[in-house]
Amino acid sequence: MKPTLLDVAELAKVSRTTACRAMNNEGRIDEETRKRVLEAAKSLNYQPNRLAQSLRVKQSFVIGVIFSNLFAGHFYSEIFRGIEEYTSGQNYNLILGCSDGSVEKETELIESFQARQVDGLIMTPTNHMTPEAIEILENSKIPVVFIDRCSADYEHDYVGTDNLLGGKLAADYLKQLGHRNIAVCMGADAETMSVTDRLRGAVQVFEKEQMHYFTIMGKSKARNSKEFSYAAMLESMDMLKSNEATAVMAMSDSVALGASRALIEHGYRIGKDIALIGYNNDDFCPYLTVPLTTVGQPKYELGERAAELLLKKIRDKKSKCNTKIILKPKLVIRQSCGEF
Amino acid sequence: MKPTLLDVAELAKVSRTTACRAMNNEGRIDEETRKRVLEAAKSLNYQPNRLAQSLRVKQSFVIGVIFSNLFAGHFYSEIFRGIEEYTSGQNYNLILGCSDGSVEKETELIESFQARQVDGLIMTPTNHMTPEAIEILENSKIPVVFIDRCSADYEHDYVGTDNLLGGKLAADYLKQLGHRNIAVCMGADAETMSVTDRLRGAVQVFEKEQMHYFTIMGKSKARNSKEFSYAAMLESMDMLKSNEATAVMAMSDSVALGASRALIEHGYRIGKDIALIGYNNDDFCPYLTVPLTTVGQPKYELGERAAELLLKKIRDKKSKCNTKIILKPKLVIRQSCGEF
DNA sequence: GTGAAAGCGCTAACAT
DNA sequence: ATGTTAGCGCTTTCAC
Repeated sequence: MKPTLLDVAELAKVSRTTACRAMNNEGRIDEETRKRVLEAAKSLNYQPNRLAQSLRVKQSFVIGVIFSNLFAGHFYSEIFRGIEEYTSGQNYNLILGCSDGSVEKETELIESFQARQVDGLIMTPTNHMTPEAIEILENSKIPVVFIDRCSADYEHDYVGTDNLLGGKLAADYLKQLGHRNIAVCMGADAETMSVTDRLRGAVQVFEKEQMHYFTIMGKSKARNSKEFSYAAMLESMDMLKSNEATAVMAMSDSVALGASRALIEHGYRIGKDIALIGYNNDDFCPYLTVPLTTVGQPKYELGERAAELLLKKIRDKKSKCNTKIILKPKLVIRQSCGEF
Repeated sequence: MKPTLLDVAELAKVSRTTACRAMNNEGRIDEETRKRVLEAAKSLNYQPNRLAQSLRVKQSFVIGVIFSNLFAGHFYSEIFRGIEEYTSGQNYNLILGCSDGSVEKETELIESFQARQVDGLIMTPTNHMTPEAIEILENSKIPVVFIDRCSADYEHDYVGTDNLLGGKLAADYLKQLGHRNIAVCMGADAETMSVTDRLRGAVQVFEKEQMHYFTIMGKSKARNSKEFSYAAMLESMDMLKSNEATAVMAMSDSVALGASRALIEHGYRIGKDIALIGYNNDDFCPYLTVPLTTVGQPKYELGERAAELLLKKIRDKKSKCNTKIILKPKLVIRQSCGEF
């Protein structure tokens, strides 16, 4: 049986309380006894039971992370790293779940994490959180920070990048290059707030500059966005030609990669016969045969900032609940839109 | 304040015990009262405190997952998905940490997870787990399953793929294609057991078939294997020429991608001037300009099987501790070694 | 079928 | 500076 604090106390010939104080470096305690307790603990290989601790102090030092999708490039891995490195230094652990885009699973996870008394929650909500799910969140009074996406009609804290600006950046760049006919290629997550914002941003530019554009939206049930956009682009080849599109703007780098494959198979040379721009600046971009021009997001920082904000909220509960941290995307020019 | 079981009991005019029985669908209880309790619970929005439960029953229904690296392509994401989907159906939650290759962090995580009373642990150990870390694991008596990699000298359960075979598969294929001079390109994780096994497998073939080979091993401190192998390959261009290598065998798809970029910049056409084979069958492989031939691993299944094995161990503690589940890799032929 | 009481391992008021 | 006692929210004998 694992040794408990009482075992330590007995070995050190003190009371539980004193042992407890020694373990937690509390004030009023004799240096001598403190050492004795620590030694006893060590010799017994004592390890405090965090469950009991958490129960008692009503603080678990666990934070829940819910992603809606684990495939999406390195995007979530990087965000997770940001969260992990920030929080682990402060003695927190992370409990992770993936809703896989399902509202039911999302709700289950929220409830399950709540039941485990997480101190806070960082999540990318599914496109359409049900009012029910939102109510659960609000009732629970658990601090929540949304990341990357957020739920439209609900007061919340949020960390993300300026997707509207990102869309504009991409569109502007295409405009500068003289493109007038743009194919916008969507991924399976087209309804996501971050994606619709990108599109809105781009469209603002298109309209202002009187550029033509049309969207390519697959309908396959592909399991990842590369496959999805590959199929979509393949189906849209005629459309591309009849519209005389000279550039394709993809809503993510994965989408760009899938689309590029279809383009290549149809004889297009990326960066020469057609321009291609992605989004996210995934790891693979610089290494493609023709390195992908894209709009970069500070993924790691996104996670870090979300963690920082959440911990702040946890510390002073009263902090008002409507902070938005919006980081800036930036254009990363490589060769896929031609060289200049 | 959150309602407790006692609140529910009072509202339903029964004792805590009865309320507890009702919530847990236990036997000896009147159907009437059961319903009454359930209603009371619902009206109070009662949610059992899993911390208290776990403390009492000495089972947390949490399992710890420790990866050594979160960048490595989709490899770990897929594994995680496998674990997550298998365990979440059984009411488990996952607490995830990343050792980032550091033995200290790994040890910290193990201890931290232990303190949280995880029911079991799934981990990819760092290359060189210290005896200390191993001792901690053994003392704790927590069921552990290693995944992908394993620690050499220590009895354990393990789920992985047959990397020796994988290496052979790749080498054999190259041989069949008539290649006699192979450049083997290593990533930053060259000392990893899974990678050394791949190399050993390949070398067995090389020697048997009297093929020549040499290794390319970068020395940069790059943050990902694409960057790492890109730099390495760039530095090794002369070597490649003087050895008249006609094929490069990369220890992972990321490494292949980085290497391919260097090759392309030096005028090589992948699949024509030089053959390139990767490992893992990452998502991006089919979509590259010249789709990458590679050795595929069943990543999702790896996670699933590990979870399955761990839960089995948790259930019957006495099950002997030396199960090895070795899945088979398979060659995935695309175009990067030429077409036939 | 139901309840009283004890206790999981820890911490914190309150005494001394 | 140390100890006594109560209690976090739950489950589980054991008695009725």
